[in-house]
Amino acid sequence: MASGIRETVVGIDEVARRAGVSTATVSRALSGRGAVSPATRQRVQRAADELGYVVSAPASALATGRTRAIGVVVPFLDRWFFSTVLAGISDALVRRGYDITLYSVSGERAERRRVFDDHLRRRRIDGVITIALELDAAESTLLRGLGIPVVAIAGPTPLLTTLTVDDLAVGRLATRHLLGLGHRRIAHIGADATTDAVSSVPALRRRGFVEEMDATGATPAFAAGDFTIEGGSAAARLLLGDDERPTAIFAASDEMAIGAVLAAREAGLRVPEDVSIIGVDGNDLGRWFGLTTVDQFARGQGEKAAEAVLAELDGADP
Amino acid sequence: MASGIRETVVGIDEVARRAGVSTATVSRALSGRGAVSPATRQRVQRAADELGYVVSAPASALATGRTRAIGVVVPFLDRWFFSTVLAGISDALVRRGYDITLYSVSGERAERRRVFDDHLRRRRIDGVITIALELDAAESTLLRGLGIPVVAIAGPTPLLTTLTVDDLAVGRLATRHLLGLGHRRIAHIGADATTDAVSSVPALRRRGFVEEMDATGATPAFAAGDFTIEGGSAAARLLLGDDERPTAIFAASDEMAIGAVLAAREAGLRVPEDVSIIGVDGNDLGRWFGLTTVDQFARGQGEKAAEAVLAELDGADP
DNA sequence: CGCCCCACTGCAAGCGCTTGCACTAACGTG
DNA sequence: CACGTTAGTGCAAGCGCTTGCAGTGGGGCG
Repeated sequence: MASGIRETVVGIDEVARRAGVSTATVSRALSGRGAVSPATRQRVQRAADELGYVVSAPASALATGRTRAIGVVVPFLDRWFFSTVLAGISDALVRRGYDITLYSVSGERAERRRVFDDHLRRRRIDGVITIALELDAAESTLLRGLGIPVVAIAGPTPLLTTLTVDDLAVGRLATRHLLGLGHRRIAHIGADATTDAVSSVPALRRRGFVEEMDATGATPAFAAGDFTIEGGSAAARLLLGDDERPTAIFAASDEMAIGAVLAAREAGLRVPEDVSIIGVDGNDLGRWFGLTTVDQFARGQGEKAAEAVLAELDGADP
Repeated sequence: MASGIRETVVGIDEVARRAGVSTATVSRALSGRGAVSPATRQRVQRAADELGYVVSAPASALATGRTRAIGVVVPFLDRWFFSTVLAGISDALVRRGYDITLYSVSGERAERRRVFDDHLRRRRIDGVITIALELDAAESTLLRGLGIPVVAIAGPTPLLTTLTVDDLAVGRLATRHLLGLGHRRIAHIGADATTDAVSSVPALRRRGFVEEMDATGATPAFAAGDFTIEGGSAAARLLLGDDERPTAIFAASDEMAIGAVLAAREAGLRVPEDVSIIGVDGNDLGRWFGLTTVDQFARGQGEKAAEAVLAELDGADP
């Protein structure tokens, strides 16, 4: 690119003039589609560089129907899992020259609806990735109706291509680990059995726990937590205040597990001597709390999802 | 909106036909620009609703030059400050119907360059917000050459409209707090005096610390940290291993402060009895570590920045 | 040497909206 | 009652690219 500030933004015809060819040829030379002689291609490329020409995304999108942008829908931004997955997605997309458009639906119901009904339907994106989003039927239908690839990460969304770790297995794995350590009174912090959808991530982890405990005949205990440190700590306080307090806790996320560790310490209990605690995520932070965790490779999930969407944009649908 | 999946996406002319008016009128009725009789407006609105019509962003952008999207450039996604600011921005923008396009420049130099030279120049956004980005001259010039509002949050970027807390004052404030507690041997964890730009956020906080200490004649100590828990903990280990160990530590971020707390505990020191620790951010997490912090209202900064950009899109430039 | 094929290019018609300008009525005024 | 306003609409020309189709010239082949 050349000088800095420029009055008018350079357009394709300016490049064409400078290279002595038609705009059609410039378009073909720069996009790599269609035949262009090497010499011409080079001349065009040089002209474009000298002028600092960059294709206008809206114009190109309008003409081709492709925007070179992927939408990412998240319920939270400030939780470890989400920002980490997002980082993974971002990495993978930037590598391919795609932009990422972020839709945060943490807000109220009405705003969430607006995101689905308006924002996502503006033809601004070529594909969608949702992260741990619990979609109702209408939302899920709407996403499919977009006519573009949709990949869900860790979402309990039967109708969509979903990329996720096997949360049932995660639950069993964590539980078996604690059982293997000799624990028999184990508590689970996570899903609220009454409100969480049966196929949601929290519910699956809980079920894995229940199945494993049942199979062993051990004594389970439960407390609901909202996947924050705060929630984990509150739940743990409840559990540890009990006379028959559990000797181990399996929290459905590292953040809750950390909360549990903190609550245990406050109660004067040592971790893991007095109470073992295991979480799920692979959050680096856990290290500091002597936490054991079932790593779910959040960053990798993000990259995989991004690649899946891009792949679908070029063909199949795995 | 009506049924779900639809073969062809509805266009403006379909709405026009259904409402019995021209596309021009539909455009005016829906956008609110130009005069349209109430009756007509209503008819158009109904037709649009029934058909589930949503304006095509690329087409609209091409015709108007406005994209209704703001770009946000961040160096990290998975750190508290960044995701929190981002959440604030997102809130403010969604309220106004704007989309947010995310540019993460954590990657290598070449990718960073590509973001500035290509992605940001695709005419895909109406404004830019940068978060704690240290821009070199070329990048900063380029941003201004975009011809759209640019607001920097916490960036040491003299040439741009910058929104930030007064980091010098933050440094002094935190230091005074510790001095007020009676401490005289105080250490600072943060900027690396040799590598950080003098007007960067870390450097300013450090300078505030130095000035306050000098004025008091107290004994300062320093250790560089990279704003992560890990970095804070490593720095603190260094400081606390000293014979003349400081009785208080001022960390330039809560994450480093937490690291320091953890390191102190590992060393068998109690916080704050044996060593006082103060951070900067307002990270909720700090609560769990008996941390004092200088809250910088990250979320609020994000909202303010978003509003500033939108305001500039409608007029002035504060 | 004549003809067909192919590699390159350019022409021009869109892509789906927005908006300046022209036009039509209905309303007020003097 | 004639005429200037004004509110509402429609026409059609773009916005800045992409791409099907047609044209041109050089090469290869019979």
